[in-house]
Amino acid sequence: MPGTIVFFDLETTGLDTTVCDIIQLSAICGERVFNTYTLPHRALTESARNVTGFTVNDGSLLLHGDPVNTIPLRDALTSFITFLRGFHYPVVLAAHNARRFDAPVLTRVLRQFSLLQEFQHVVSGFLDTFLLSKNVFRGLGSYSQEYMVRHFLGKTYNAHDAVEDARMLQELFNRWNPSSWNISRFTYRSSLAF
DNA sequence: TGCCAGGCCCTCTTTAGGGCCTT
Repeated sequence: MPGTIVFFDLETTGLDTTVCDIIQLSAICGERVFNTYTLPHRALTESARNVTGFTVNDGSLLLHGDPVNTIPLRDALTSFITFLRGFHYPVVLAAHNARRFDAPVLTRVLRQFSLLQEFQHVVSGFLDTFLLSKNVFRGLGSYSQEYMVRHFLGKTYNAHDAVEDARMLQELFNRWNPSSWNISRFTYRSSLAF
């Protein structure tokens, strides 16, 4: 099958996709892992602090109280594009709730840095595993990623670490082994405005 | 004081409301 599915996840300062800042950007494809942290300009919402464990103190990013190395957001984005270029074209980026959350946020910041076109030369679309799972597995109690990792894989994990979220999503997806028709049904072109 | 958004999906629907999922 031509093309590549890369699983990714963002940790951000909040849930408002029009203003939130990216704190952690991670992706995985097979054994190849990408992970970066950036210092947000906007304060984290209280719930984002509680959920992610990130705080900002004196100009430093802390994760559960421990300092984390950060790089400028532009560098994180260009490194991400370089990482994605290493796969067979076209790349589809998969995330849980990608259509409503991860894709609009990533697209917005790429546009801010005038990197969206370059990104679109590598990434053809976003696959939303939330919408896919809701339609393929009817009648589940929940479609949160944590619930489905317990349900399908029988394990718990370090949710809200972007690397672990992306890793578990890849494992879930491999377990589901969805048809190409279902994959294409829930893949949205990256050139569409979010 | 209140507790941030929002498109999709479901249904006791379409003259609409409410819950989900993401941080």
